[in-house]
Amino acid sequence: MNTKQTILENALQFFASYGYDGASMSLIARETQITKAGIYSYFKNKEDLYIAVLDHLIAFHKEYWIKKKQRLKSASNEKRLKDSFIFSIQTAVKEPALIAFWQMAQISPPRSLEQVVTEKISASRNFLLAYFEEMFEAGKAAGEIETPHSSLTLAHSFYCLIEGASLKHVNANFPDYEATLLTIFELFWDGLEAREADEWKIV
Amino acid sequence: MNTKQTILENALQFFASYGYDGASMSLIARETQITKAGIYSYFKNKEDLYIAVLDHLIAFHKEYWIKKKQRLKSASNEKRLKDSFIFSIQTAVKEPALIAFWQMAQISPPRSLEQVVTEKISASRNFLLAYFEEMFEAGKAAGEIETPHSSLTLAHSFYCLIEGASLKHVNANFPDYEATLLTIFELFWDGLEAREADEWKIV
Amino acid sequence: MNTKQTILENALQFFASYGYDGASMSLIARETQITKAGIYSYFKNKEDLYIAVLDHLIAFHKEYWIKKKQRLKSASNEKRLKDSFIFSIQTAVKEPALIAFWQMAQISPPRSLEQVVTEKISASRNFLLAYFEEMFEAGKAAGEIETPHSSLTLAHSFYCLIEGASLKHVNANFPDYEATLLTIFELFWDGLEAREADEWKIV
Amino acid sequence: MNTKQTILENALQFFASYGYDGASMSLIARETQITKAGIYSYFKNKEDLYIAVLDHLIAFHKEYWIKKKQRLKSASNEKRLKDSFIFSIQTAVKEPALIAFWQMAQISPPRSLEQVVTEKISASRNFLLAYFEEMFEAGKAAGEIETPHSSLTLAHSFYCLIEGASLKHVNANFPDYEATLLTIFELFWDGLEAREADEWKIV
DNA sequence: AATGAATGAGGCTTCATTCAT
DNA sequence: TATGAATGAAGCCTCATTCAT
Repeated sequence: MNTKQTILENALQFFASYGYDGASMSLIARETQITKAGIYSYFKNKEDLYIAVLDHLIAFHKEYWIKKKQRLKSASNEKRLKDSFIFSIQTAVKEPALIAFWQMAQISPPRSLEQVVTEKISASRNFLLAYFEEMFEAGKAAGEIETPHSSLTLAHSFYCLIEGASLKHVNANFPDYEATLLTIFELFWDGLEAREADEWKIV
Repeated sequence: MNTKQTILENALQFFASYGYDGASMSLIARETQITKAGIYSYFKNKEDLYIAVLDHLIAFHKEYWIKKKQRLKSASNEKRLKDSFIFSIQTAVKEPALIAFWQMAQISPPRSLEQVVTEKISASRNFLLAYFEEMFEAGKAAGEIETPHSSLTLAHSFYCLIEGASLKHVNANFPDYEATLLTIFELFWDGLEAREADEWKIV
Repeated sequence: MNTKQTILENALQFFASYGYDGASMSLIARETQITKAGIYSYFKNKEDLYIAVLDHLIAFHKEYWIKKKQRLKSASNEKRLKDSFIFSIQTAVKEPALIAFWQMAQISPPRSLEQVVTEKISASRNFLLAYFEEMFEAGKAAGEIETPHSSLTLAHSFYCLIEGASLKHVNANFPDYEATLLTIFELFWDGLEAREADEWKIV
Repeated sequence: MNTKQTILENALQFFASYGYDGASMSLIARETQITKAGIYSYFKNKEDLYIAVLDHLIAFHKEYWIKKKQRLKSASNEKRLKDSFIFSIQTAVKEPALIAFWQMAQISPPRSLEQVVTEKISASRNFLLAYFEEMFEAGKAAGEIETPHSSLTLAHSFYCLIEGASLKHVNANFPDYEATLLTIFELFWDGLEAREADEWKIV
């Protein structure tokens, strides 16, 4: 029905599966049941199409998180964090292509769009980090969380946990993944209590 | 003499940065200071080159982990796990291309090699998972770890933690990443203690 | 509009002159005043183009022979055979490339198409042989031909005669070739009378 | 043992099967169990190799016919012609590649060697034609043959018959080919008797 | 909005050939 | 005599893109 939307969806799938260069306009066109030339009625060129997909994805997520924030305004911070975690995993389950596209965009963005893509992703990540940081800060203020780590550090850790867990689902079908993923969160949460900083060095 | 090695290294870099389709033989050849045709003295075709890179990578890791296992045979399990975690992060720091290539291979393997690549990766993952599981099992036996979760589940969680943390470094240069990464491990470790299983559902 | 036709004609010429491998797509494209890529709007690939040429040729011939059969339904069998012979030679004179292509297709078909080509040619040959056999049979029934040889054997002989004579024209410009070719037919026809089978052995 | 000879034989096979352009040096080398570069120890280049094969073939045949001529000096002309026919067919049976190569060389000689090849073949053909003509002339003188056709015309016809019959064997495996081929010769020979020249026209 | 035909650039691969060994 | 590595040219094909319709 809505051709543009269909193109976007198919483009997302193929960019996710085959990478920017591996996903040819022909392929996307064929799947959309339109001609290659037809795509150019909607998008100036391949780069334009890619950016459109990316923007779509970012907008969709941003909107979601904003609504979430509103709705859970008064919930406990544990609940809010747990909720964030679960939503992310659910996305990985229901729309693995979203995660794949997102990761691909970070690891190997289209050569010619490297800068633009990196900036957009960075902005989106910062938006989410800020939301997480806020929750941790609130959690500390409310006494829910006791830890010597800064809220920013915790936000980064949490973000990383989410990405790792999402990927885990996309990459590997392992047995009993629900248990595993929830285990991750639990361990994380349970670890959120005072403890002396360690002195290990990575480099 | 070591032209082959040089080709492999450059191929790894470009496959990691641009994806399989984005990394052209010309590019790899130019970087190696050889002609495109020259590459074909060493590798039957692009797929062959890709598989060679992948095999190289897998062999290198496998060898590392086996040595590690030998050397740390008598260390505490916390130390052994911590060590595994740190080594992975160090790899991400020193050779981000390895991680990038590895992730790309999972998320979007070359279309024509999908099955082969998936199998190789799966085998490699299982090898590591077994190693981790063994450590958790030993940790429980030694009383270091108290948790209702199965060792396999813990292994999966740990593996996921490592991949997440590695990617985190590759994708984003964030401030004070050492602290963040170690925080993740700490929280994980501290959480390893008895607690009632939760009843959340993801789907 | 008739670009496809032009491609087919040029392809026939070049396949005939240079063989499948010697006839490059560039060459065919240049002659057709189109880009190499342009050919791919009409033919999937080189093999496809080759097969199209072959099919065209076969279809053209089949159609011709069928019409001929209709038109000469009531003529004497000598006339019908003479006519077949002359038509074949005329083709060799007017369109030597047809004969060249046809022979090449039999002697050294494209490596990758060996089976398909052989089958198509075989079918076409059998069609013609059946037509010839029919004429010889009719000739015998009508008392025009007296010979101990089977009609099938005669058909094969006649077919062979025609191919030999056609090639003769294509390969060598010899003096007074009309006389020579007709001599061949005459000798053949005059020989069609009773005679005891010979006992020579070839191998 | 004799590497050069082996190369020549394999080259003949592949030139015959795949044509000049289709037969790559790699292919010939591989079959000879030598390196591509190794061939260049014996032949200056591909053209040189091709010409060597052709010369070899021509010399072999010439030698054969000269010997034959000597040996059958006193036989009847029917026997001598029959013998020539049978030898040719036997060659087609035992060494189809020779015939294939020979036809290919006529129909589509290597582009760059067109002139040289054509001249060599022409010379070889003329040599044989002269031999045939001589036999027909002698046959007439001896009263074995009665026909209004010139000996040269008969020689051409006979040559054509032989090529047609040889090809027939190479191209198509048909049932009872011995009978067919001999039928051809018989019909030809039986036709060699006086008869009024016909007035058909080919063009 | 959508198409079919066409294009120039570039991708992967093979080719004939050379050269140092 | 023979090799392995290397090369420049060329071959087939696909790509992103355009344009007239």
